[in-house]
Amino acid sequence: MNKSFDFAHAPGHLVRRTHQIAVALFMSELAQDDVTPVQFAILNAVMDTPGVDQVTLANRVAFDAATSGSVIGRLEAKAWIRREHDQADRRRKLLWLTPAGHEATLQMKRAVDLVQEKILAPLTPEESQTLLALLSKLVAGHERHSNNEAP
Amino acid sequence: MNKSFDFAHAPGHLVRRTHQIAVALFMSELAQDDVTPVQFAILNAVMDTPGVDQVTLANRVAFDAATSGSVIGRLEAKAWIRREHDQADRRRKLLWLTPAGHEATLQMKRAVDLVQEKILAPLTPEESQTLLALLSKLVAGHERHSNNEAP
DNA sequence: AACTTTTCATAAGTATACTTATGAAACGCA
DNA sequence: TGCGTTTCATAAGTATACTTATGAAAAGTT
Repeated sequence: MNKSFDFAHAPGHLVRRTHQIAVALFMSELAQDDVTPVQFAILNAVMDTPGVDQVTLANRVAFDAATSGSVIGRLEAKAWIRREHDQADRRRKLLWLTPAGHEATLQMKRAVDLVQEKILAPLTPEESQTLLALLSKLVAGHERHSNNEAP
Repeated sequence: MNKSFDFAHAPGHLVRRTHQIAVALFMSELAQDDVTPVQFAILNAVMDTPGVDQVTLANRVAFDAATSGSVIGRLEAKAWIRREHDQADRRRKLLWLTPAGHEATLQMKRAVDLVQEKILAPLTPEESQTLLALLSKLVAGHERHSNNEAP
């Protein structure tokens, strides 16, 4: 009877479902802004540190250069981000928000805050704190590991 | 100074990172099986209930019909799944594992179990239990909601 | 200075994951 | 029974997300 894997209670499945729910809430709440979670993450990071290079930014929001490159391309097409060659290192490209991008990001912030609340809505405040602490510990633990594996 | 959104501690970001880590661990542990988390989920579900239709299966593993259709197409191409028209309802397609698919799924199960452990490795057993319980509650809460919104 | 290695950006290819559109089949009701 | 509605599968289009390959530029080595 227990031939099959207990999928519904597996960490992998629960995390995948939670991520799916989080993205759906984001897209629903920011439907009129025509922006994705990853796009907002990049806009937010560039607002934080104007003039970052793409590699630093990709590390900060945690995805690979190929993906970030194409996402930034779409943000550039929307005229929310400006991309320039670094004069000191001509391989590198540096990023700034355009005035329109700055404006848009500030406006989105409110809705994104609301999304974070909605994600946690089924939990009590204590449970939410616990969940975030555990996820942080989990992520930090794996990050430490992956940084150690190139001797 | 607090113009930007606190990305690193936002639920959305933590969940996205955790999902990313879970998928990476899966792909690494099952590299030689040439299978993805979603493909395994479907194989596992079909092994559980042979002859399911695609809609029921998509609901069980929690994604839309379009995605599940293309994933099943790839599993059919690998000769792991067999697809047949339902004689009673000719719109519907029913799914079975092939002998090779059954064999492959059973073999993968061990590695997938190991992946689930590795995901939780940075946490103590108690913390792991707490995390799974909170994620289950969160997912269940949102599922209840989304089922209620069509009166 | 010439050569090797590394780094960065991007292209190409595959796999989710979603929305919307389309066609086929079944259902519901008058 | 006929016709509008719903359901199912799939195609098309967009957006992550990863790997590998490629070309350009910088860094390091001798």
